[in-house]
Amino acid sequence: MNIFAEFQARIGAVLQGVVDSGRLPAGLDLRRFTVEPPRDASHGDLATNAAMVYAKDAKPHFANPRQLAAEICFALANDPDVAQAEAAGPGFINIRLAPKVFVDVLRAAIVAGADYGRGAASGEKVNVEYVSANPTGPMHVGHGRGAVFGDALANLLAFAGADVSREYYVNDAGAQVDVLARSAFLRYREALGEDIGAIPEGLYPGDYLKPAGEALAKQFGASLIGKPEGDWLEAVRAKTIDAMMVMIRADLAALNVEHETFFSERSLHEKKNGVSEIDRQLEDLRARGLVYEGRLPPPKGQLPDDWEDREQTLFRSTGFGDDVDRPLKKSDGAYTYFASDIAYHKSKIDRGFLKMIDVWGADHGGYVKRMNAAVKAVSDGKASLDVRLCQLVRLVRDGVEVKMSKRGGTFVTLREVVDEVGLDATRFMMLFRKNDAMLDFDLAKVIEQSKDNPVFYVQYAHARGKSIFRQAQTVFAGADLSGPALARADLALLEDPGELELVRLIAQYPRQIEAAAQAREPHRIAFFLHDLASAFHSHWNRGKESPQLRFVNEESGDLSRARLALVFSLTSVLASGLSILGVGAPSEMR
RNA sequence: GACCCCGUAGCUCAGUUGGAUAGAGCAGCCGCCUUCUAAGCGGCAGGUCGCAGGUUCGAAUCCUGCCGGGGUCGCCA
Repeated sequence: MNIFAEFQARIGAVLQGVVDSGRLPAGLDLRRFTVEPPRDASHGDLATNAAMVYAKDAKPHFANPRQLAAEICFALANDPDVAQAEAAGPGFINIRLAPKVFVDVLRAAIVAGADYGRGAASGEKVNVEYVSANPTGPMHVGHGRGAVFGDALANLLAFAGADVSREYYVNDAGAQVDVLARSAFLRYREALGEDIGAIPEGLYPGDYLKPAGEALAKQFGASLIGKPEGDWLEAVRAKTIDAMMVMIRADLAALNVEHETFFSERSLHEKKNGVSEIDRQLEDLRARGLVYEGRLPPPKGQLPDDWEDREQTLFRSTGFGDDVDRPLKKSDGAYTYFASDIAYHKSKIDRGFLKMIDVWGADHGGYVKRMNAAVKAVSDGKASLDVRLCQLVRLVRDGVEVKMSKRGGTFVTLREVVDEVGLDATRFMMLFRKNDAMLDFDLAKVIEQSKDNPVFYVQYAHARGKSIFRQAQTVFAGADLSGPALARADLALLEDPGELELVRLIAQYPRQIEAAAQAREPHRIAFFLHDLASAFHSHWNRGKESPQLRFVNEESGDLSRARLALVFSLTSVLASGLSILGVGAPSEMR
């Protein structure tokens, strides 16, 4: 039950009535106004700007917004759920709801339990692609942010009602993975007892390839030694990529991140009857005049020293909002990454995803326009792509940046961070920030078990709720404190302003879910939970000064039941929100 | 030179898709442990929302131009 959506509909009906009476023109979009919690709680429970939005259209019949507001208020006064409706300020309508409404909301929340706030299944298929880190080494903290963001976003959209599919694009084609194979081959020779000395420039030096080398030695023995690269590259590459993906998937699992689909870039390059999927898609575009041979103007500013003006295969992305046309083939004749990415997104469309979300690092920002252009071209504008960029993460310890260098051996992997600070802290901190803002990740602060740390603040609120139930169970031994039992409590007994504030926040949860999902901003959930936790801690502390406000009241079983119902729902919302973020909701924290 | 993000309290950041007197947390100052967990709570103080225009009933939010910080700019992915 979403009271904001409910009243949006009711006020829409009132406006329709005004239209029917001829005092508003027909054909207006009657959903353009908003119904929100007012910024100032003293204004009531709901506020709408409807009168101001339609004031212009109402001109001859209503001189100003306040007159239209008065008309709407008059109609709303007949609504039994409305205790008071009045025009205020420039034309806002402030609505105070009948206490019964909140009783109903709370009861509905308790009955729904973990499903409270869940959106109706829309059946809309959404593909969320995230992480997609190269299988050439361990992930760093920046990958972690994308992983956590993408995962939480997927959870959020699914909870809001979408049919979500989580996908990882494995970049197992191109020059990088050949370098990987050569690096692994060196480790293979090492595993067979050879002294390989320093790793040559241009190869991956990390120790993480040693196990891969050993695995190769185990499988192939000495049979590859001395053979030309052409004989072993393919096999070594495949084996090593597999090893890297096992490692990456383990790191993701440690972060509680999972994908349903791992899509291989190489599969797009593989020829069937002499034709690859990329060939097919590009020929398709060529037939429509969107792929052509031509020259590109050199980039403005400083010219790359190896710039050569040459004719190349280009995609006409300028026809779809990009700044320049984009190359599809490298100078060696191989396809560019963009070319395979076109075929990849086409594959998503062919698999039925007309809504696609890609989560990328901010360093790929310059790539967004061309990808959007490609999706438009390849789907005839029927599919949509929304690229969410995650800004860089600066790893910090006690306020000092942790300088990272692969060579210097001071490279900090994602796994090391998760092992050090834990999965809950890692996830929450990365989600407690807008995705497009830079993030300082302070290794010291996130484990500091203090008020400085929002993770513990929110988790503790949940634990505190559970703790209250443990206490209640000893005071009212044998009482039925289950959800269904509490839903039958006399909730009208909740009268204290602190309690009502908590109910109001609980009532906002469905709206928060909807808004966060629509904006595709999981951080809103993190901030909402923080607010909810704050209100809860605050009210709990009032029980210090005023023992009669404590949730467990030995004098009155009825009052206690009502308050426990509130705590039940509150705890449930905290657990629900935390599970969307992929963060644990502990029952106690001692 | 072009494009994309960011600029809000001393610091770190929110700001309900254009609403009412711009909010939290740290840091500072003043209070609160006989409690269902002090990993907490209450209070005080702190602001030309980078600058200048524009759009309208109304702008931190939208548009334009500057200033400052970051990122990117065929042949990496």
